[in-house]
This record gives sequence, structure tokens and C-alpha cells, in this order.
Amino acid sequence: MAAAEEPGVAAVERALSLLAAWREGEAALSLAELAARTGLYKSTILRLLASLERFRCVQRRPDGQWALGPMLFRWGMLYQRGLRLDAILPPALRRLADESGESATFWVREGGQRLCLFRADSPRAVRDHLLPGELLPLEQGAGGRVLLAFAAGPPPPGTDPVVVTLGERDPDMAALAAPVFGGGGALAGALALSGPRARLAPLAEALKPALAAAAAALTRRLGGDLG
Amino acid sequence: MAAAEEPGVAAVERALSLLAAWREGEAALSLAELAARTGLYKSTILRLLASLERFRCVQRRPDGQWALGPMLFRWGMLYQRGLRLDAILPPALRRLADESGESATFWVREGGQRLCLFRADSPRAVRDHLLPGELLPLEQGAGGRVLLAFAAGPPPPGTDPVVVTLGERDPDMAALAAPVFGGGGALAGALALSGPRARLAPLAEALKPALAAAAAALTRRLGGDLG
DNA sequence: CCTGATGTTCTGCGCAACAGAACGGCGTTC
DNA sequence: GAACGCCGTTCTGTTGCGCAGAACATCAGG
Repeated sequence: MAAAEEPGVAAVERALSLLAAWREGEAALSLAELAARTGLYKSTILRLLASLERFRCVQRRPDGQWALGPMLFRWGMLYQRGLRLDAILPPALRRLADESGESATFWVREGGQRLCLFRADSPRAVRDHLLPGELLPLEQGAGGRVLLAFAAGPPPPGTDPVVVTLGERDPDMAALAAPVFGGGGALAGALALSGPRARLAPLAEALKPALAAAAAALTRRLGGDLG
Repeated sequence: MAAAEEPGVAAVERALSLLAAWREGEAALSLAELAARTGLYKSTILRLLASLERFRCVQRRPDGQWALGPMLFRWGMLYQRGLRLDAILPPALRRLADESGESATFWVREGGQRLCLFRADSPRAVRDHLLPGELLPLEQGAGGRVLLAFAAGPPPPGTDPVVVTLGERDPDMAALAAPVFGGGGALAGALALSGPRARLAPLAEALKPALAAAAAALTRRLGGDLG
């Protein structure tokens, strides 16, 4: 990375591109696969992995394959808890999922995407499949639309804060979402319910008040109604 | 890092030492604080942060302070789910915590330490405080002792698999733990109950069968009884 | 207004890190 | 058993990357 270009450290970016090679559901990757996915030379990868391993960001398995390491989990938890939502959100999401019968998710905005920060799956066997840590576009789905629509703060009183979308991200799914505000009226995230379209679409209007109430309760707990 | 020393990439290790600067409960750190904690020059830190920011491992706040970034959360979740325990453990821990009244934790061994991978807090207000992502020594506490004692695989039938410790890690706490085995009889982790010593110590013997049964049920679900 | 602390920018120089070849091991096929 | 292809490991000459650290700008507090 020439000084005339964007600042940074090329070796660090090579190491991070390695970490970015893992995908959902992959426990371990071989050296050859890492080379194929990153375009880096195997000797370069081995040197980078040595440092990542020393800091416990990757670990080498007995069969020679490489897995992500525990320090990423630790830092990921520090990130999540640094948002100061971990004490409040999991029980609130669990309650909402149990009472509504659908999956409850809390989305936060990260740049041009939304990140699934907390999740309580529906008690039902048929439900949408979504995992904490997943990053999705803002433009699709109720959660993303709420993060866009309410970025500037709380709407005027009397405005319906709940957004409903049918089949935007997946044709068979539906979702509702409402904004949650934190201190100073800043948007903290979007509280969403989601599930199969056939089951959720007929119930969407009926679920709006409960979702709006749950989001408002979270807003109050976060001090978002004081701004 | 001279070639004669351990292999690796010094710039990468500097960047990782930056990420390691954050501690529990710290949402953001200033440049000066990062310099104080790592001993790196501020110009060096800024270059490293530029790369970390580009890969979304840190983010700069409007006030100029630096926070850990969402990609760490994503990779942390990939690490956790790569262990293939996420579908099974959270509900099992919740059940165990609700039935026993104490906090339930799943520990995995990472090198010479144990990592809190999943956690269900006790429903009671007075409980020990422990968070996913925390790393603790193996030599202290029931969870750690189990990871040491059963590293070689399942014990002979008839052996009591539950370890009880009183006040080892914290004088006011007590814990019980039992091993959980995965495919091929390999130790997957330790299932633990923990809480205030005054409350848990009198109940420890009575809780052993339930904990052993829960651990055995997890072992069966993971195929650990087939090896 | 002054001071101290913090954050930002710049650059010469040294060596860190890379590219990529060569090699060994292993599994598969004939 | 030999040959082949793929994977992982080791080595090294060269160069441009990345650092140290000084200088500077900004800001908050007294």
C-alpha cells in the first residue's frame, strides 16, 4: 500500500483478509483453501497465521486445518457488551418471541449494513433462520428500513413507528420492526419480529401494538425518551 | 521480529496487541490511552487503526475515541458456531439454570485456560457474575478442574464425573462441573453450575445427579457416547 | 492568555516481509 | 511398485514497507 494511496499497513490487511475467509458453517479451512480464497502465497499465509495463532485468533487443528480462535470470540463479546445492551435485550427478546410466537431480533446499524446483535428464535419449529453476527443490507427487510427511516431520531408523536415488509429479503418471509432509541434520542437499533410469510402476514397488524410497546419500553430503559 | 526468532509478522502482532488493549466494560478508548497500554507510537497506532477500521475491526466514534468493530463480533460468532454447539447448549443451559436456580455455564479449553462459551444466568438476583468470552485459569474452579481431569476422555463407568469446588476462584463462590464429550469420546467442554457459596455449598451434593444427567444428555446429543 | 495534553502529519532510513522456487510427504491411480 | 498431483514446509535475495520520532495543530482547563 503506497503512501500515496489510502493509509494503513498492508501486512495487517493481509492478515485480516485471512480472517475474513471463513464463512458460516465452516469449522476449519486448509492452507490450500485459504490460499485459493485470499490469493496470498502459502508462505505468506503461514507467516501471517503464525502471528494470528500466537494471539489466539486462529488455531491449528491436529489434522493441519486452521480454525478461528477464541480471542475473536472474546473481542466479539467485548464489542457486543460495549454497546451496553446485553443486560436488557436478551430477556426482552425472549419475552417478545415467546409472546408473539415469532423470532425476535435486535439489529444495529454498521455502516451501510445491519448487524444481527441479539436473537431469540421462535419457539415454533418452522421459523426463519438468522444468526447473531450476520450482516445484511439496510435496503431490504423491516429491520433495515427502520434503521434508515429513523436515523435522524424519534418521529413526531402519533407517527406509526412500525414497519412491515413482506418477502423483501426472502420471498417466503415477513417481518415487522420498530426503532429503539438510546440516550440523547440517538437510534440504538431496530427491534424486529420475523417468520414465515404465510403465518406472519395475516398477524402483522395485530402484532404491531405489542412490538411498538416492547420497543418503547426498551427506549425508556435506555433513556431514549429523555432526549 | 528477527528471522532468528519466532516466525510471524511484527506489524500484524502490533495490530493484534491494539485489539487486545480493550477490557471488559470499556466501550471506547482514546489514542493516548491506546498508546499508554501498548507502548506503540501514536503515528504507528493511527496507521494500524486505519487498516483495522477499513476491515471493520475498530470504529472511530464522532468524539474521536476508538471502539471495537462489528467484524470482531461476526468472527467471534463464527468461532462459537464453528464448535457446533450453539443449537444445543443455550436451551440446555437455560433449563439447567431455571431448574437448579443457579447460573449454568459451558466451558471450553483453550490452551492453558478455559473460555466461557455459553452462559445462562441464575434467575435469582444474587448470583456470580461471569460473561461469555471470559478467559480463566484451568487450575481454579470446578469448570477448569473438569477440563483437566477428563482431558483424556470418559472415565471408567461408575466414576463420579462431578467436581465440586468451594471458594477456589472467589472465596464467596462455589461451583460444580461435569464433563461433556463429543464425537470419538473427545472432551467437548465442562458443564458447570455456580453461585454464592453460602447458598450452593449445602445443595451441592443434591445437585450432582441433575448436573451429571444434564451433562450425559449433552454427551449423547453430541455423539460422545458412541466412541 | 498560557500551558499541557491530545491528535495529526511527515519523512529518511533500515530491515521486515514478500514472492516464489524448491522440496518432502501423502494419497490416488494405473 | 511407480508415477503423478496436491498439499504443506522451508529458504533467501531484494526491495519497498513501515517505523520512529519530531514538528505541528487543536482544544480544554486554570
